[in-house]
Amino acid sequence: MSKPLTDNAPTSPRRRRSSGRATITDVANRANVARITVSRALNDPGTVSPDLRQRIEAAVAELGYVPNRHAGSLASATSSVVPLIVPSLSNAVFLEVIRGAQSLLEAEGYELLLGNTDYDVEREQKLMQTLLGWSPAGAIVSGLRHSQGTIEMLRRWGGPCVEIMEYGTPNIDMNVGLSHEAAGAAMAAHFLARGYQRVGFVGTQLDWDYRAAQRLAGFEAALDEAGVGITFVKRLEQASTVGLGGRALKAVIAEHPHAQATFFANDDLAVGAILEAQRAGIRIPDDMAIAGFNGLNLGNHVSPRLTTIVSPRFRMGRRAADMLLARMRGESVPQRARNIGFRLLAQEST
Amino acid sequence: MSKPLTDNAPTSPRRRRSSGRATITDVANRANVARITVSRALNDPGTVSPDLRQRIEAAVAELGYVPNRHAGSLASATSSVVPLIVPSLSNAVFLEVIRGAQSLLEAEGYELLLGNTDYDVEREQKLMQTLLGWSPAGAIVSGLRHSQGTIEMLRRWGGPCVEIMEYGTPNIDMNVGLSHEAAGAAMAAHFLARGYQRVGFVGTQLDWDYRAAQRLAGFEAALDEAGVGITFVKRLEQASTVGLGGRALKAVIAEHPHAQATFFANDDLAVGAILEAQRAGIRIPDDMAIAGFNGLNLGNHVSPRLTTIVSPRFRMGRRAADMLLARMRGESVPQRARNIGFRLLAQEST
DNA sequence: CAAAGTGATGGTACCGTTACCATCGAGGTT
DNA sequence: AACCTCGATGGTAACGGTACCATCACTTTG
Repeated sequence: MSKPLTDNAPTSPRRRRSSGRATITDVANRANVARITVSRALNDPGTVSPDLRQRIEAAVAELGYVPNRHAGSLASATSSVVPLIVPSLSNAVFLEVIRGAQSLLEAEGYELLLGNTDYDVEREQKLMQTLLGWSPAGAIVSGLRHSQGTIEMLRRWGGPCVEIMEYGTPNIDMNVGLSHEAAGAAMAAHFLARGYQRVGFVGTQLDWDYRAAQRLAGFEAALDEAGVGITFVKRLEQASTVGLGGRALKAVIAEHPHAQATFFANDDLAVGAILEAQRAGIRIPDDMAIAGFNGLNLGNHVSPRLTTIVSPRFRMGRRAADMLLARMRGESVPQRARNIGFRLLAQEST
Repeated sequence: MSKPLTDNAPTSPRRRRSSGRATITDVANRANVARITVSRALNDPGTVSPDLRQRIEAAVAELGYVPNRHAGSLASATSSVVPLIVPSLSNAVFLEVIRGAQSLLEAEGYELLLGNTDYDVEREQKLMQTLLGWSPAGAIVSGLRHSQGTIEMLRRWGGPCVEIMEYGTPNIDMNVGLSHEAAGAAMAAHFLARGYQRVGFVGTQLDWDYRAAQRLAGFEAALDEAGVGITFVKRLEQASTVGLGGRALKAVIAEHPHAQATFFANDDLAVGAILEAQRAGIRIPDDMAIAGFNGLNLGNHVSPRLTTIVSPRFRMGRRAADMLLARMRGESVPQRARNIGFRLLAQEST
């Protein structure tokens, strides 16, 4: 009464539940070497003699062998995936960050796992927890504000991690970004240099998009310091679009007839304002000066061309990937926080 | 003293190379159940009694247990990653496709693995081969044109796969997209209905961006069929930008002074043309009618508003994810190819 | 009342790869 | 010549889960 193997098919020890794909063992048998040698030939070709390497490569090609990354990652306790977590995919800004990170990571053989939090820190924590289950090689997260749980989780994890978008002391490991307060202050200085004294700010969803709020804070603080003060702040709750920027401009002009200049939280709004001004016969910058933030290409093609702050989004993504790669290679990263800066592009709209 | 479980004493003769994280065994010991019961409690809670489930959940929380996805995927020969391969990340169009797919996949517990081919079929094949190493749950690829190797590889793989962006017979499994030839023909019909007889096309990088070339083909064929013929085709080799669209408009007007209407390959170019016309005093649509393709929001905020063809990008990404999910759940997908259509938005620029 | 479900739980053998060590021969060193 | 180093190759045991039974207490059924 042990196992009913007695009168069954003599050669049916057990079912198989393999994936059906060729495995490293198949390659090893075909090339007549040990499995471990195949592994080495693929991961560290220099340590295998040319003769064997060639036989192995031939076997790989003949069998169409593709290594099972799960098995490899399980055995080595690391993988080649790198999560990149952004707060929004509605915004073209993050696309360039993604592209920057992807351009470098893909070239180095890493895979980008894309996560979206929709500006929700709880969701971020959940997402990150799931993604840590992939034993990632590193991680890129947006912003410096996370739930305490997220921060602790990432610290316990201990892998290379870059917080991007805003410059500051990293909560976890490394940081690359720009100071949004400094950007706001720079725009204030620019307005004052142009002679505008009655100036204001228009932003959307400032509760979630706290980096826009930081620009406002820096802007307002610089104006206060100059003894000028901010004339108005318009907070909108819809998502930033070109259309909304136009409507906001009309509202601002109606509500603050003496205002001279408006700093919009981003270029989408600012471009919308310029386009609306054209239609409505509002003269820019005479009736109202307009500035934005991001440095989207589009701003250079409206009339007048948009004054804006150019954020190096692509470079930021690429730099983040670069810092991760350095850390993964075991190099030390002396500068744990990098201020990637910004550039105020003064054009005809102010 | 039965088993030296978490005995990390340095005197231990056996080496350990664990990741250091809590494992399912740790949870099982803590909750005093078998490992497999923990696995069930997490993956199929209904089959575990409330009592045990609660103990297990408590143990999970106390230990901060996160399942190792590699181990799970290796054992079950499937994973929850879904590669999405796009030809370009420079283009905001693909962002919305990504967002559409991501919105559904993430909600269902799948992870999006982003790949970029830069319109290179060889690179696509290599990328796909790597990604298949992750035993993906499904795959989304762009376009219907792939290398033969890619097609065979994906067929051999046999998992659910959707080819997106253009409508047609799937090479591999499923398809969702729109007919770019029909879109081109629709624009031709629109031009003719507006009374334009001398019309042309401006496109960039048509060798790679073959879907734009398809729009041209459909446009040209419809004009031929109407006995009108195409007046000019301008092929540019730079990437499409707003600035380039403006320059192209000036060139077209100089080279074809009697032309009445231009179909630009995409909205970036067309918007650039409209903005340039404003600056240069070119009257639209009187001096030149202008149309684009994509239906970017921006086109509604330039003056005159852009006539364009709206492609349902977000819906396309989401639909692709939906088809994958149906297939993964084992449901049959009766309609293997779906024409998601487009909408010609006739505004004041034509 | 025995036989046959049924539902909850456990035991064991994998999944496919790599880490760690052992082995073995060639060439260099003392 | 004996010893040592080193480079190439191989053997074995994990890595951390899940699939596939087996088991066992209870019900349901004929």
